[in-house]
Amino acid sequence: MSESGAAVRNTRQRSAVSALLAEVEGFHSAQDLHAMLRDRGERVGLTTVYRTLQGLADAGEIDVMRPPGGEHLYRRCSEGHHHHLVCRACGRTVEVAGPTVETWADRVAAQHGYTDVSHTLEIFGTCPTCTP
Amino acid sequence: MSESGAAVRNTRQRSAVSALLAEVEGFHSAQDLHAMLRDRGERVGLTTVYRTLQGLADAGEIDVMRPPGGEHLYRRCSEGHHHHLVCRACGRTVEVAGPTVETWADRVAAQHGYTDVSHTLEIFGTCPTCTP
DNA sequence: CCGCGTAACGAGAATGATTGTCAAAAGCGC
DNA sequence: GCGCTTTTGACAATCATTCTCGTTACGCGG
Ligand SMILES: [Zn+2]
Ligand SMILES: [Zn+2]
Ligand SMILES: [Zn+2]
Ligand SMILES: [Zn+2]
Repeated sequence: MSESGAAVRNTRQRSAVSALLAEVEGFHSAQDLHAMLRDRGERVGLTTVYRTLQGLADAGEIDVMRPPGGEHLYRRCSEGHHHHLVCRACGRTVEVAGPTVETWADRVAAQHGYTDVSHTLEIFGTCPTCTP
Repeated sequence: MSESGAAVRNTRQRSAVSALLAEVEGFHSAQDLHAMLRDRGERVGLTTVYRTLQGLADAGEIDVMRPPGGEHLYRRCSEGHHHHLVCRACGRTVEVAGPTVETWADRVAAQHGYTDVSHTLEIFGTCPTCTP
């Protein structure tokens, strides 16, 4: 158990997904990314795309967003805790940090006796480019 | 076109769902509520439960939450904009208002030139009762 | 109190993203 | 190269939600 040999193997498919995530801008769905890989000529199964994205998300290397009424969206983000300001039209995303919000959330939860606190926060709007 | 006769009809099923929502505590899924109605002896189709909940949500009479990796949850809430502090274990919910958060979100969005701003914020934790 | 037109219902089928299956393919340490 | 594992991927399965469409029944005259 614990560590030992090669826990994670280096495969062509994993590299392809990682490389793609490094190049694309904004959030994209698994199916979306799968289609992009196909267009690039990379042959990667849809199941593998899902698995890889899950792995990266679990490892904290990418962020997952669940927009109202849509599929899961994935994006390579900077490290550390942050939130997203997302354009409804084009998906352009700005990472924002809100230390005040974090402490506020924790304090509110504590006041009501809640422990093991986490939170989700997303801001949606129309970016300058998409404003008519 | 426009308005005229009875746009919304008063049915036994709609009343049953509304009444149930008035009595239960916390957030519940459509399937959950459907089962409760069945146990009560009320005969209401699952499709109708979904439709009624959607209608109530659109009318702003109930709140919808989409917890990570689960079904939609519905709850009769108080009026006005607020957020939720939810217990992961039992679903106990506290409504919280965060004026600071609202203004912060709007300000951040404005700083980046985003307009027509909205946001989603939920706090999750383990309530005192569910803490071992 | 009766009939109609229409909104609402509901059983079952359809959808569609995500997950499970499992035999075949391919890393990696030796 | 060898062999042991991990990983892959075509396909089936899951499952909440939505769609279909014939049936029911609300509500407003008459
Ligand atoms: Zn991010
Ligand atoms: Zn609420
Ligand atoms: Zn609890
Ligand atoms: Zn708010």
